[in-house]
Amino acid sequence: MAINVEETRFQLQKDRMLKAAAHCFNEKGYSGTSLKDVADRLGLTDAALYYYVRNKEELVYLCYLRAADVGRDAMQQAIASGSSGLDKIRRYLKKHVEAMVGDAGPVAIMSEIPSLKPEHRDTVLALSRKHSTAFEALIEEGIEDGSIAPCNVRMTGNAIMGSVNWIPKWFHGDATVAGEIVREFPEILSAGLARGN
Amino acid sequence: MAINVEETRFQLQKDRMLKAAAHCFNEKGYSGTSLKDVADRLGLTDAALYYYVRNKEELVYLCYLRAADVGRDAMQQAIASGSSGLDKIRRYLKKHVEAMVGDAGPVAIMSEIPSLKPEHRDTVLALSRKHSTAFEALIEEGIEDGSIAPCNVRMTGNAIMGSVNWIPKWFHGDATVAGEIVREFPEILSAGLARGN
DNA sequence: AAATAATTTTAATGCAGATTAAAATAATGC
DNA sequence: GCATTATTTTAATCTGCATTAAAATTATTT
Repeated sequence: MAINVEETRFQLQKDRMLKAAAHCFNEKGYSGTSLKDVADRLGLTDAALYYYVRNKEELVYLCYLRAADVGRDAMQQAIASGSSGLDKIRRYLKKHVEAMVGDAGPVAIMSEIPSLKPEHRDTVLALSRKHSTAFEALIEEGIEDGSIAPCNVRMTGNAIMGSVNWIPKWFHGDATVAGEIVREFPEILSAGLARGN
Repeated sequence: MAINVEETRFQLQKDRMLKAAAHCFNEKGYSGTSLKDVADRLGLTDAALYYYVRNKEELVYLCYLRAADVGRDAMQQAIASGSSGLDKIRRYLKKHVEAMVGDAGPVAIMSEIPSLKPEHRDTVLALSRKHSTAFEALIEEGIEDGSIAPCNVRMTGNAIMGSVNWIPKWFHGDATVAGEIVREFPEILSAGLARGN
């Protein structure tokens, strides 16, 4: 027997559920999304979701964990493969944005972190900070290796990450637009960084 | 009698209420904010809010109208006073960001547009599109007058506006940070636009 | 194919928080 | 100070969902 080449039915369904939930939350807002809305997208009944998740709060939490994963993966790959700080940032942006508008998506916008219960909130915030810190480290690396012009690292990081985080607000699955985002965003967002030589 | 030099008590209270609501929504999320939370910030009881507003949906709606106003004002002033396209964009960014982190704030993040009733939703979406269009027009103007390098106008607009819209997610009223934002953001966000001469 | 386990549904229940009506208090005009 | 109007509170109600428990169905195992 292969060691989970084929994920368990349970995990697969749970994944589908998280994507459906992320889609609903982004599209209809958190309060505007009932469990029935999510269930409908899956051809299930609302009560069925409780087989996969303890409650709505946990559903949101897992959506946010997934969103954090997507960012972390992109970051790791970029760090592993890039050369200069600027190059790593470009690769990271490409990977992250690709994931967000591609098959890993939809990625939930973290609009309701404060509604999470303390333990979950802390976990998500920690992941979130970790990611910001990693990104800022790339900027600093770029400044040191000369690929990036000196700048306010914290603010620059906030600016760029804001753009990325906001994408799900206006991207709604159109494949043409997805292509455009992947092509344009990394360049647009890193254009201001490069050191003018 | 002066013509409303002193706003009516009603209007003033209503304004305070909208700011309190925006604060809560940004801080605690929409679903995490009860009318009691908003009322508490005003030293009132939840029921008192109904003197100013028909229901919670209208409260959100008015917050979003205020947010749209802030953007529109900044845009109008920038268009009136700027020279080149790039200059207007810089002025607009400065004004808008200043307003967001200053006395006009807190400005509500429009996370729950889909929860608005159709009429309100349409109004807000229309204002939102209008603002995006105006911003894109500035980019085009800049490309034509040579102050901005040719680019994908739509995507560039989305990128920059995303950064701005996301600010309330991480800015929580710290005056020092407010100063930093006002000083840095316009420059950071427009750095990638300028035509390299 | 019977038995067991996994998944989903049906049918209630429960409750937080929005909403309302009437009463109480505070402000304003005369 | 009295009457009127504006604002807020108290005290219920109302309700949409989230949630739960038990039954029904579907899949798996032996």
